[in-house]
Amino acid sequence: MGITKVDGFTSEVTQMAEILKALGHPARLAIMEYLINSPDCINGDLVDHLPLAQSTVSRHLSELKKVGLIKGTITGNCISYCINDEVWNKIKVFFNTSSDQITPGKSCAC
Amino acid sequence: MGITKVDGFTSEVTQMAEILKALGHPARLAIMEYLINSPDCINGDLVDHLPLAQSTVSRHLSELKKVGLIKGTITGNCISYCINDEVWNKIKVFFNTSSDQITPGKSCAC
DNA sequence: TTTTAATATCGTAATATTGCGATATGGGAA
DNA sequence: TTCCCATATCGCAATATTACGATATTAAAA
Repeated sequence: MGITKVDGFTSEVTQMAEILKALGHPARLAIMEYLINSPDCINGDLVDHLPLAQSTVSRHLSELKKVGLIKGTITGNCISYCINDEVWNKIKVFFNTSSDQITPGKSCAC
Repeated sequence: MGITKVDGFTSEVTQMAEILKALGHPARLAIMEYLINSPDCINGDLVDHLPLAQSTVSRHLSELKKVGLIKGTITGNCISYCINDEVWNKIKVFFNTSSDQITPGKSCAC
């Protein structure tokens, strides 16, 4: 079908899945890494750094923006994108607290 | 096209993106949470806990197994699935080290 | 105003994903 | 062996994703 069932899952799970899905693409993950490592937020050269056409990069950017992973402001005819720390931390917390729940020794020896 | 470009990205990014993509689905994320919280690894009742048909759950499980997020052993005619701590920690490390690189104050005020 | 540069959106074709029923598989029980 | 039971796989239909070129948008520059 291609349609993802959503009802029956908690909204927390659904929301986190959406965020992780957005990150689950080489280009988008590379964009995030680039934004993290770039000294400033100007990202006009993102297209040069990715093996993709400008329109494709723009589409990936809007997908990241849609789930709140990045924020952008228009300054002149350039766009400054930057990481949304709030959402990024949310992911961090999600994995850290989940990991804590893996009681050592309870994992089976498969 | 539907085909994801891979060449031009580091294998690290590509691999991590595959893992995150696997997690980027409500059912699969719910499966992971269930496996983390379940006292033991027997998961025959996973189907009862998810609003999906048995065949669909099985498909999601194999997808998680494909990227190494879970491991499974056959004991009799039951299957025990459990989290692969190694891969799970890899994700944890990825986000924690990435976050460290976000120098406070450098994030722009968008 | 016209041009230019940067980014966004549209239209499309190709491929991937999702979900389910039906069926296969494989081991234990009768 | 034959019958269950749990899980995996297949086949299909519907939808989603991806990538790109072409085009639109928007604001600064000339």
